[in-house]
Amino acid sequence: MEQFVSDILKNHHLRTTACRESVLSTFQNREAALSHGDLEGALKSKHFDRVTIYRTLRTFLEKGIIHKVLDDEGTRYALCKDHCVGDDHNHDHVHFKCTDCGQTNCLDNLHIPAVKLPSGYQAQEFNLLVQGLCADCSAE
Amino acid sequence: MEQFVSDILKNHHLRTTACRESVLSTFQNREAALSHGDLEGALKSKHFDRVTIYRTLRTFLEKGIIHKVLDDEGTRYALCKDHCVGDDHNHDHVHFKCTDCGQTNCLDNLHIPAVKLPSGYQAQEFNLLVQGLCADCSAE
DNA sequence: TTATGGATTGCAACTCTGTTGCAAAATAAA
DNA sequence: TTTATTTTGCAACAGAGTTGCAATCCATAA
Repeated sequence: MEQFVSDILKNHHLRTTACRESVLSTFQNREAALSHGDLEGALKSKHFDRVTIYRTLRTFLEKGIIHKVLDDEGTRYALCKDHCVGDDHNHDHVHFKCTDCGQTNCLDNLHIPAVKLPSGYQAQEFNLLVQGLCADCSAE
Repeated sequence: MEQFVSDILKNHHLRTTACRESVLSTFQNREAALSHGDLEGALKSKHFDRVTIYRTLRTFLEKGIIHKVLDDEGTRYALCKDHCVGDDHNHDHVHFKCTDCGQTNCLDNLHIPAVKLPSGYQAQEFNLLVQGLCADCSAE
């Protein structure tokens, strides 16, 4: 697992550092989208500087390792899938946010159906946020 | 026009005040989604307090007069349409953000096609953000 | 028309999120 | 092991958004 994390960093021509490894494996170990605050909390025993975590997120974003998850409150990030690496980005994100437990997850298997835009509009990227109850919370 | 603005406030059981009238007519006069900063700039000659504008936005949000617009940078708001008033909310928003001029607009006539969620998931609200070039910017 | 009670505003102070500059430390490659 | 380059931590800052409270304003009823 750790090996895998450092491989991802090498593949993106990034130096392996303690903070980058920790942030990356936190994303791997949790399935939900994470905010800066989530990471700060999860890694507080490691005593990384706030700024270092912010810069790590920016670097991962630039390299296409993570992507922003659109949300109506705060900024969150999630791992990009393999088919999304490098310049061949997948600009088609569907996320589900549970209004009960607050978790936001990528729904990777879903595809956004085509939307016919007014004439003259050129679409580059689609982001769909579905809010409601997740399987766990609706079961109660 | 001013009459219309005060009617909207009355219909939502809100007192008509200078700030609320100004904020509401600013939304009416511009078609694009507005941030708190946009409003502060547009109304700076009126010298409303920052906090008052924040509270006005929150009140309008609670009453269903405006809604949040999904965005990857900052928070913006737009007027709800008539069919969206009160409890009978329209939870189906499509917005287009131009990556060139930065404007975000509601595409009210568009409808989000059905997305089949994993079993157990219950959807309550759909927000689609399409990014690309608007008609004006793609014409150049 | 005026008095009055509840809603709204302005101010000050604060928290939270995110950024920038720079010197010190750490990484990768020779 | 040395060295060039990148990354980190610190301090300081900027912007977004919130809270408490006294003063003011609005709508209603007299």
